[in-house]
Amino acid sequence: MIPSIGVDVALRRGEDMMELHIRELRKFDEPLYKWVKRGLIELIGLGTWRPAQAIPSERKLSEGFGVSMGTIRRALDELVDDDVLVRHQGRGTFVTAHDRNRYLFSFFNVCGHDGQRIYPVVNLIDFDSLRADAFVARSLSISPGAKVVRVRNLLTLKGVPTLVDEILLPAARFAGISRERVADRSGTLYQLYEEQFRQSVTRIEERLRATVANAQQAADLAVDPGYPLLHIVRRAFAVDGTPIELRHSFVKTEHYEYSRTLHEADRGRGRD
Amino acid sequence: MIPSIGVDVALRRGEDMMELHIRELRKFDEPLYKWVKRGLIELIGLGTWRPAQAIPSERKLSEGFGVSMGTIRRALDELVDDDVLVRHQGRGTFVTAHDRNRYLFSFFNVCGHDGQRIYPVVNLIDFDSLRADAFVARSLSISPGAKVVRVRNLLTLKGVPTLVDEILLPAARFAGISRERVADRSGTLYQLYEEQFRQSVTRIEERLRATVANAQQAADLAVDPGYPLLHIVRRAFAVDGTPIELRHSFVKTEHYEYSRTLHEADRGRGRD
DNA sequence: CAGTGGTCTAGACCACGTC
DNA sequence: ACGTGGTCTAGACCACTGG
Repeated sequence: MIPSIGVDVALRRGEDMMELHIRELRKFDEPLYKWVKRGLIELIGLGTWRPAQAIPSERKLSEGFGVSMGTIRRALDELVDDDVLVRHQGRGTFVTAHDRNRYLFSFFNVCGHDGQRIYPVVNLIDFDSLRADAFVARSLSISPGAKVVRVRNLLTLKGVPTLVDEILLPAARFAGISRERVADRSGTLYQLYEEQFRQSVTRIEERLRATVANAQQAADLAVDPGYPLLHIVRRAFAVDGTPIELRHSFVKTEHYEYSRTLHEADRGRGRD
Repeated sequence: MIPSIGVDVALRRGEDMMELHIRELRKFDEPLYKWVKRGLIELIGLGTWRPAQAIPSERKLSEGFGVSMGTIRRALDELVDDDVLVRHQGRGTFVTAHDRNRYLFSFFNVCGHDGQRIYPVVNLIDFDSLRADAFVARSLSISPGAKVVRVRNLLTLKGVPTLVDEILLPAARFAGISRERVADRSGTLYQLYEEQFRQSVTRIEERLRATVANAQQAADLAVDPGYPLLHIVRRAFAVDGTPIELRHSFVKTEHYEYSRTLHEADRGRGRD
C-alpha cells in the first residue's frame, strides 16, 4: 500500500504524487477511517512496527495519511477493539505483544473437572499435505484442489492422552512450512503462525458435537473404539477476517472437559 | 467546563425536567460523555423513552445536555455497544427492544450444521422438588439438604427431539414456582426468572463433555442407549454473582450442534 | 520539559429514510 | 424537502509519562 507512511520525511517530498497514489487505492464508498485502518493493518503485517513497539503518534499519522486526527483516532479505536493495538496515555500506541500464555489459554478451553487449567504436552504425530476437498475449500475460503498442509497432534495432560488434533492450513499462506518448523517450535502453533508467517489469529469459531472414537482415535487416546469423544470443529480467522486454519479436535472428557463462560453482553456472538 | 450552564439555558427555555434531574448526578473528574451516558441510562430506566421508541436526535440531545454533538455521539456509541440503544441511519436512535429472541439466542448455542439458528419447541416433561446433595449444594451455593426445584424439558428442533434439559433451582429464590407457572409461560425460562422472580441472568458458565445416552435419555431423544450425546453442565449467575440455576443438557448432535465464536479480546474468560 | 494519548468543541457535508 | 445518523475537519485544553 503506502510503505513510507509514518516516516515523516518521505511525506514532505512528492506530496502530490503520494496523495494521488493514496486516493487511487481508496475503495469506492469506503469511509476514510476504514481505509486508514486497512493501511495500518497492512503496515503492521509488513513488519513496519514489531509487536510491543510504538507506532507513530496520532499527530504524525494524521499528517502522514493526510486526514484529521479524529479520523486517525477512529481507526485506532477499532484496532484497539480488535486487540491489534494498545494505547498508553502519555507514552504512545503500541502493537500488541502476544506472549505464550495468552495464546495458549485464550483459545484452549480444556480444563480439569475442578476447573483447573493444565499445560498440555504436545506431540506431533503426523505432517503431510493434500488437496482441499469441497468442504475444506469452503471452510478455508480457498479453491477446491488447492494445496493444504495437515498437522496431527496428540495432547497429553498430566500424562493422560486427552486430545487429538487434525489441523489443516492453506499452504499458500504458510509458504515454507515444514515438519521441522512445526515440531521444533518453542510456543503454541498460533505463535508460530504469527511469528513465522505473519498470520495473527484474532477470532475463532467453534462447533461441538458428540461422537464415538474410530479405530485410529481409540489407539491414539488409549480407549476402546466406540468410546464417546467431544468433537470440536474450529476455524481460526486472521485480522482481516479470512480463515487461516481448520481444526478438528477429538477430546476424551473422562478427566478433562471443555469450559466456557458467557456474558450477557456477548449475546449474538454465538452465531455470526 | 461548566456543563450546568448549558443545562440551565435549556431549562430556561422550558424544555423539560430531564436536565434538572441529571444535573445532580454530575461527578467531578468524570469525562463528560460518561456523565451523558449515565444520564441517558437513568432516563431510559425512568421510562422517559420506552423500548423500541426513538430518543431525541443527536442535535437535540447536544442542546439539551449542553455538550457538543461529538460528546453526545461518544456516549451513544457506548450505549450502542452495550446494546441499550440501536441506531438507524435516516430514522433515529431507538431504545433496544428486548424480545424473547434476546434471551433465547444469547445463551442458546445450538444450531444446524449449516450454522442456521432454529427456534426450539419446548415441552415440559417433569416438575418436582428434592433436597440438594453435596454437588448441587456446592454448585448453587446453598446448604446441603436445602429444597431444590427440578424441571425437565424436551426441546424439539424442526420436529426432531434434540435436547433434554434437567434444571435445578434453589427453591428459596423462586418462592411460589409451580408446574403451571413454568408450563404456561410465554417466553423463555430466563424471562420467567426475570419477570416473576426478579432473577436476571447476566452470566453463564458451561462445561461440555461427551457421554452416551442412558435408557431414559435414549427414550426421550428417540435413539438407542449408547448413542453419543453432548453433555452440557451450565450454571447461570444473577447480577450479584450468585448462582441461581444448575442445568444439565444432553444434546443429540446428529443434525444440530453447539456453536460459539470467541474473540481474541475475550481471553481469560475461558476459566474465570 | 516536550510529547503522548484523552477529551471536547463547533461546525461541515454526505447517505439514507420518510413524507 | 426535510430530518436523521454517518463521516470528517481543524483545531483546543487536559492528564499523564518520560527524560
